Amino acid sequence: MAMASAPAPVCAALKLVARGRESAAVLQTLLLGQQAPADGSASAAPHGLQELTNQILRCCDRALAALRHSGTEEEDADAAGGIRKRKPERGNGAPAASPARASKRMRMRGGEMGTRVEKRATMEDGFIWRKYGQKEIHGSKYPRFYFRCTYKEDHGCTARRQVQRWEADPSVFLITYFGDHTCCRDDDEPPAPFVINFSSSSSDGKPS
DNA sequence: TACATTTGACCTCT
DNA sequence: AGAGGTCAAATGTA
Repeated sequence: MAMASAPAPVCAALKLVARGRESAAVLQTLLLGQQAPADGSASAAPHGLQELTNQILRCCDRALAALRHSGTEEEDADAAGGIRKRKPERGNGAPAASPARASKRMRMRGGEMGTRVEKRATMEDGFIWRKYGQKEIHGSKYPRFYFRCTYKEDHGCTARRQVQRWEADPSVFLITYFGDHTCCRDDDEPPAPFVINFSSSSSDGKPS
């Protein structure tokens, strides 16, 4: 099967859009810093600006997604329309053994290939994620959201992530990544456009 | 109509 | 047994 590698012009466009997205992310972070001073005083950044940066980020994300898709659409032939089909099983139909269920937790615990935790001002990171679950976490004020790559079905991308609000600063998201994006290995740059290092002095964030 | 999100149930691990 | 992670039907939205 053909690998999902975008043609050169698409890759160039991807890079440019990604760069623009980074800038927007930086801008948003700056606004966030103004909005949430350490002592909790009044915000300095108007909400309109934040929404605007959010929009920019969103647009960039869409553009990235569209570019990626345009670079790899050929291989969707077998999907006959690319419809994500559901399997009517759970109810009372045939058991139809699902082998994929066997080792999920184990991968998380033991054999996870790439896990990293990031703090971000936004959930957006340049990839298109699809939410597949949400869970109240014991001892935590905020629920945890579960996402997987939208292209899991199309490209077999195994990337997943968990997003949870940071209790110390609810405007910041703690994002834990599992697996790697195989849906777009476009170039040498890693798909981590912008990482906010909020832990300036303390030593959290990375379990060293 | 097609796709994403919501949400309760189920499964596995500790 | 409880917590966390995932599935998938139901529902919402463009």
